[in-house]
Amino acid sequence: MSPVRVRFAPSPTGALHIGGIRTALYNYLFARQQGGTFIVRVEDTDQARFVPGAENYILRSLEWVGLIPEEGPEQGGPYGPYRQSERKEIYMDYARKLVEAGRAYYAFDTPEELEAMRQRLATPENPMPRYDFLSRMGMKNSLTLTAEEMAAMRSNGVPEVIRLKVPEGEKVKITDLIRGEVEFATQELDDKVLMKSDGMPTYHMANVIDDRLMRISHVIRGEEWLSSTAHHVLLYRYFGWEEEMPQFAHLPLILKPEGNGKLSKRDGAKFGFPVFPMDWKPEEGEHFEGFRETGFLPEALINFLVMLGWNPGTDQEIFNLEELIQAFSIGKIVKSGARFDYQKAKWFNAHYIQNLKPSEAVSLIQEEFLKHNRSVLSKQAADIFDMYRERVTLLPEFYSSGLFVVQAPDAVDPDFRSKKWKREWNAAFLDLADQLSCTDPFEKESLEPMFKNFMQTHGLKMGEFLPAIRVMVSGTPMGPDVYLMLKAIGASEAASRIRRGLEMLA
RNA sequence: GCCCCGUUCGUCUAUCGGUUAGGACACAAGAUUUUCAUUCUUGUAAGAGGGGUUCGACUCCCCUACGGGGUACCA
Repeated sequence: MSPVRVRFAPSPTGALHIGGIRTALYNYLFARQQGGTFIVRVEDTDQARFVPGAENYILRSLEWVGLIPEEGPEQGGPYGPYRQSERKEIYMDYARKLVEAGRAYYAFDTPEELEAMRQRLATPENPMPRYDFLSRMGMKNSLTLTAEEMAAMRSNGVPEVIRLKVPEGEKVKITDLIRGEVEFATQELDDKVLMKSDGMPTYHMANVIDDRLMRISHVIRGEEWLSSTAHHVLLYRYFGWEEEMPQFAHLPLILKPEGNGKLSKRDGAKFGFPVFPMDWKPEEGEHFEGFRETGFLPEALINFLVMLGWNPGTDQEIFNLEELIQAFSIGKIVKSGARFDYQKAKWFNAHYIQNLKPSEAVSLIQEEFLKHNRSVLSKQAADIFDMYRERVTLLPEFYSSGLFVVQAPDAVDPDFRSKKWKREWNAAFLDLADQLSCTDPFEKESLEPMFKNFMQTHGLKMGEFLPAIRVMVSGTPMGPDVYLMLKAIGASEAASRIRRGLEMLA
């Protein structure tokens, strides 16, 4: 068996959405598990759709979720370069060999002529005629033109491409690791363009050549490629590589949460959730929010994505990367498309937040505050984590919930003020503030008996007293344990907030 | 239109001919909690339809329906 080498091959035509992340993840897991190599190859053969910054975005996104390639445009490797635009010369040689072998040909049809052919041949039964064995002899190509005619076209600068000469009446069988045997009849296949008129290869050409040259053993990619795999097999065959051709695994697609079709970048805005790993802010065009900025942990995103279309066959749902490497198998990838479920994604995130190490949580919370130009001491961040670890779904909630620790509320809950607060409690609470300011140590153990005593002497119930304290400390009657809240702000601050709160409640 | 792939609770899925069709999210109820949340317990909820094959089909085969992908000098 040749060594396992897999590649993730994104095209820098925009931000990579989570479907791409999932494809990269499955490739990565397979490589790690098999002791193989995970490669990133940038497929930038479309000059017209090239988006500046997209490649960097993709690479940084992979980095954020922890999928670092061993070989790629940034780390190099023995089979580089790993950007197809930098491999441009390679492809034309191979394409010419195919022409010499009679398996491909030059074509000189303009876009207008192609359109005219489709118009001319279209019938109600066949609305999309192809450039294929049926139509190619009526077109301008090296099969129909004389050498003189071709020379004339070349000197006149007529655009020239190389097309694959797909035979008639043959079968192409593919063994897909996920779907099993899939068969295509070659008369259904068109004469795909291999080399474009700008000298760049198409996806099909570059893909086959590079997978071969980079010794790729398994091609794990989205289902949208299944149909064109027949063309790829033909290429391997004509180059004489069919015996050592990589194995294929075509992944099910991620579908919209509701309605029809696959998940698209617009769905994020439409349904109110991210579809990109990180914020995507191109120089022109729309901006999109990412999972990272929404407050997801990369581990949670990975765990959510891996379960969208794969399962271990057991009831276990929570996996870290190491466990996934152990448990993963291509055979357990599901065949049908999976709907994106944002609720489930949030559930995973809440789980990972709860299980954060305190030290990690502290720095994440400090980062959240920094985004609002505020700082919290690590002691304060630790207190915030204690109070909210089980109540937070998205990281930014640590800021909105925990802000009271560093900033006194400037208003009190109006509902509480009008419906629950009794003015006759005023003097008692003022008294409590004085007691509080000289309480030491300022812990639940010392506070609790004192509060019990206070409630008893003033005839207050827990359900009246504790919400009142919470309102004075944080502005709202609901929230975490009051003792933790008080401890987080300290004795003197607690006393002053009660005094201030009483003014606002009056 | 044609080609290819698919179809189990609302959603993600388990089951690889014999199960009370299991788990998770969501939802509902109850318990715990000073409140909210967490946590725990319980509950509602599924094999697209029709034919076969078989002693026996969710599972295998065929047809239909539906969904997805492809049908570009885009990937």
